[in-house]
Amino acid sequence: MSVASILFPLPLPEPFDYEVPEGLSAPPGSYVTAPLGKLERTGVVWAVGEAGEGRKLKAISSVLPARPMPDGMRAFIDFAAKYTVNPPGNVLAMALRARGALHPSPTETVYRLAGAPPARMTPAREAVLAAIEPHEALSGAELAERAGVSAGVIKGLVEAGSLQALKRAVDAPYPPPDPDGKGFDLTAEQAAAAEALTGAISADGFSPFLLDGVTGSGKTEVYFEAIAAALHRAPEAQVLVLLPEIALTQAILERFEKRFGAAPVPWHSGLADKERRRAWREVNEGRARIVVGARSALFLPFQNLKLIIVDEEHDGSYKQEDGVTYHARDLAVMRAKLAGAEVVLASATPALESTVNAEQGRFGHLKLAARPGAARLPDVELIDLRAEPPEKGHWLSPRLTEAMAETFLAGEQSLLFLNRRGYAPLILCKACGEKLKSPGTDSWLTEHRYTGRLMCHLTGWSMPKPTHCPKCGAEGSLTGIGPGVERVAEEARLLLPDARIAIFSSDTVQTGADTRALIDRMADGEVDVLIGTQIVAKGHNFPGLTLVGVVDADSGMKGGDLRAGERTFQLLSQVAGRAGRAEKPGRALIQTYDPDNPAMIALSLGDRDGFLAIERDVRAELGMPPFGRMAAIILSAPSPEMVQEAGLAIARAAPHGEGIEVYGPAEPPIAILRGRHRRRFLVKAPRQVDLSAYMADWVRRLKLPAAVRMNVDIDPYSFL
DNA sequence: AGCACGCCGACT
DNA sequence: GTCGGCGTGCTC
Repeated sequence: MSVASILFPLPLPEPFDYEVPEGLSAPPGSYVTAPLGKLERTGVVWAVGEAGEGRKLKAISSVLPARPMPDGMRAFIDFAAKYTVNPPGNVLAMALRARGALHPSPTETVYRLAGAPPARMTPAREAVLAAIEPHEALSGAELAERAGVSAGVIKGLVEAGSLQALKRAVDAPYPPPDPDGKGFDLTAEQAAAAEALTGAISADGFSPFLLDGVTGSGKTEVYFEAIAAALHRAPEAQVLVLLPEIALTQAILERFEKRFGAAPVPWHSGLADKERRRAWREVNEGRARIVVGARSALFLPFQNLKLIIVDEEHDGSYKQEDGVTYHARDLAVMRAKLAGAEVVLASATPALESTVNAEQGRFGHLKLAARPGAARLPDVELIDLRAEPPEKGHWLSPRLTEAMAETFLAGEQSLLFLNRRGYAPLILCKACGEKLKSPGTDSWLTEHRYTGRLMCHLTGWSMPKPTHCPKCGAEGSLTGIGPGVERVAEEARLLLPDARIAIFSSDTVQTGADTRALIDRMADGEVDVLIGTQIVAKGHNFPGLTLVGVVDADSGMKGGDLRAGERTFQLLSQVAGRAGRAEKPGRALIQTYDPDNPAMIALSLGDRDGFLAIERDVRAELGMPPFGRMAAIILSAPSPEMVQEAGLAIARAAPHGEGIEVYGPAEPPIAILRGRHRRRFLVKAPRQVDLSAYMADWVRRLKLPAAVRMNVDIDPYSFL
């Protein structure tokens, strides 16, 4: 008897065995349906073998008409499951997030001209034949509407032989890209980098690259050449370009279209079901050639993947935090390796992990200096807020306000950066000292004057601002503490009453169209002072912007996060980089209470490599990533008693491991979230330890009540 | 994940 | 005396 092990997209610990009935062909990778408990479920054949007659097995019901999942993809799912300490079925579920994509596209009937005019012509028939172009194919409904006739007329014309009826897939294939489209003029340095990539791609080996170049050095043009080379490898060769979530804008899709003559296939969480199904199916059938997507695109079923680009590889949004916790940059390297593809990580401010990989020879290191004519990096000055404090109740120091006034008088633009939405991040009752919190969540409410509401940024909960303190009942005693972008805007308005001031945050621009409109206004010089959250850090080009002010450079440094310094450096370099153009260098003023911090010093000196060297030495000294490994356990339960008890049980079950340190259970900064009480563990291990295996061994020993939820996070980036 | 089984509270 | 709450266990 032939037996197939089937993996279902469910949290089961392993694949289940089924009989393959005579006459059914189900090689590994086949998508099948099979009875599981009471239901028919879709799964994937993970392995095939033979079994004796002794075992009673249910039989596979059907094999679905889709191309089987390639070996490399199955190996990747197994790897990702082991690495992230999840059941393989949970990872498979991420690869099958497109309802209906396993069935062929439904078809529709379309009509086109067949040549001969009908023997008997009528005005209605004439209208139909005039409404359709010679090589056009239209649905019956559309043709009838264009001609202003009923469907019967079209039917008559088909019978008369003047129209031909054809079946066409509703989800059409995407127009194919042309790798030989018009390229860019590359500088010698860019050409050398492109050649290194194209050479590696033709050599068919696995040799990852870090493409390390400042903004404006032409990273995109260089990796476009790599994409072209990869497409040339085979008629079905496929390329995946990963972008941080927020960067999936129309602008980047247009650049691809210009170079390759066809828009790439987009993939992100916001796709409508129909587009999602179409994209998944076309990727699976090997017809989608270039996919541009957010991190989840890593789990698309490429048949013939030749190249993965991870653009802005340092970006924190590559880390998926809920469900299966993974880092798309790290998994991309493994995905490429298992698919026999090449991988390129690109950034102007690479992650320490990636620069260390390059230094130690695991990644090829391609460096690009700024192109002639590109914006020069701005002059960066630190403002020591201890020595030059703002006036009481204000947030902008005298040196920054003077610079803003000068800039405005010169007819140039300023950008103030503050990574805090709303008016004030904390509401305090002056009468009783009560700090207003979100219900069931351990997080302060933020005041939003624009909407007149108090909001929880963690859960999205909000309420109108109350007139009385909910605790003591005092009237008019609730006061906003600390600055948000709205309050800084208020201060800027007082300072420059004639200036046109705009706020750029996720509250003021909700749609892509809003964002574009504001960016266009800024780029056209219709805004004098733009005040923004980190949404402004992303590659927008504002030619008239010559001054960047960072209101609170220390805000990202709190909380003992091991990457706080690195993240602050990356974010503030990006923000500062918005200032300046070829003719007129910009300047950036950074307000800080901690000007001796290595990140601040490096920013003021423009010394990225110096910063990375210090950061590297500190982490090496402490055995922190990438020189050691870390993992976290986050658990939550409906009551404090239950989470406490579960925490102690987990601590007791911790296996012994050489050199492994376990800290916890500890109360995290966000101790209650959406009514659930939380605890954390942190695990530190030497680099050579297989920490995933250790965590899996630990989890296997546990038996917790169903109400306790537990999540393992390998290489955590968030410590909340 | 979905579904069944099972053991304790408020209803015809 | 039953209907139904969700806590626990199982699915080849």
